[in-house]
Amino acid sequence: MPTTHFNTKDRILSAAEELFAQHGFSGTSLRQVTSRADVNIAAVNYHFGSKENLVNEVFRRRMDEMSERRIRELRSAQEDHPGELEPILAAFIEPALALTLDRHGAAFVRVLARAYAEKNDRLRKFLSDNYGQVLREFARAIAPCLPQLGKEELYWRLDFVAGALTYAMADFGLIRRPAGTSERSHGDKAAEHLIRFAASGLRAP
Amino acid sequence: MPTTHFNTKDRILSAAEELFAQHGFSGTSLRQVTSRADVNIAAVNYHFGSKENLVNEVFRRRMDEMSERRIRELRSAQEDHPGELEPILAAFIEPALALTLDRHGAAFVRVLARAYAEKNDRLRKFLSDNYGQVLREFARAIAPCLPQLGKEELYWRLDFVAGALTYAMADFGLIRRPAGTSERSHGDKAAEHLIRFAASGLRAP
DNA sequence: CTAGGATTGAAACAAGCGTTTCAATCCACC
DNA sequence: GGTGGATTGAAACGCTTGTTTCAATCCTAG
Repeated sequence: MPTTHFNTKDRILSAAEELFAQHGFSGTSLRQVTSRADVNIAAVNYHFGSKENLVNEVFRRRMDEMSERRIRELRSAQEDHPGELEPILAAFIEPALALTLDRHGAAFVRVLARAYAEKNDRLRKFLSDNYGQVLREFARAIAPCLPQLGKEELYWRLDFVAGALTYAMADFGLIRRPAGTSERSHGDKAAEHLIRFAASGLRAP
Repeated sequence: MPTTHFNTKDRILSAAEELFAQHGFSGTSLRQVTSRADVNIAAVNYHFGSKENLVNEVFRRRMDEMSERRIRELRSAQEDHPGELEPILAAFIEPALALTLDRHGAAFVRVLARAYAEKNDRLRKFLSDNYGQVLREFARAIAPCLPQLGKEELYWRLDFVAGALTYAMADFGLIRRPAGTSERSHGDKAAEHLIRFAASGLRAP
């Protein structure tokens, strides 16, 4: 009963994740999902109840893990390097970019970016209810590192960081990529560059 | 024949823009569009040929104007303040955020954010073909302001700026907004904050 | 004023959608 | 080894989708 990737439920989740990443939520039909998962269409409504609930579960599966990792690394950053900004940023950024390293994670990252772009209120509420707390915790941790910043200014800048991260994760960008860089080093470099960029941006006068 | 907002074609474009922003491309049906535009459904295929082409035209109408404005402001920034970074950033950022000030522009901004999240290759190709040149021009303009930066590092950081801008424009963000701020001042502040954040991030050691 | 292309309206098209139904099958447990 | 709930398969449900059709109407050019 635990998580094998070979039972019907997980196969549906993985197939949905990849297709949502490629074609969006409403752009993906349940028949595409069940066909890729090699599963009968009735299985979706049997295991998940509805398409909307399937979307939520696709999120939950990855977000829970990522949130736990972020919080864990935040705690140890605060313990090992109290008052330092970069380790906190690393705790926020690296678990996200780590996702991009495996195939399914990379798909999820695009799903996540897509979710931000959705004005779908039910989905936004689901995300805010379940994971807004994590963001607020990071805001509280970062604030003391930037005592010169007002609360409003801090929130602005954190949103910019979140935007840059989302963008980098999903590998948008119409300019970049001379190609040739490997997967692993790409993710590592992204984290490294982003932390430096974000730290400097947050410290702007 | 020029642009009144009252002919069928423009009414369709405006209605489509708003609905695409709210529900995405595949999440919006042509019947929703024609119903909001108060127009017969056949008019879409008569004036645009297909739904996909309608999507492209929604982009073209706004992007052409925004691109022109960006280039124009870039030229005068280079003339009036040669070698300075901030005016170049302003030339890139302000025309984008200016869009958010009027109702239709704000809708388009969400459409744009959504387009980035789409892995829809045909749409991405359309955008890259038509507007990639603008981004490349800004990259060329910014490079001399940051001579210590390698080409790769510069591209990384420009992508981060683009991500922050997209995110800010679309007003994502699960944290922000204590509410109470007006529309106009919100856009101005966003530009101001983003330019400072981006300049500092780009100059990171 | 009228002829003729441009535009619109109402209806229908096949195809695909999410969901439901119910019988067939699986599989653990007594 | 059979019984009963959990799971699957095949088919159909009603509905919406993008697109097409063709007659009715508009509107300009002669």
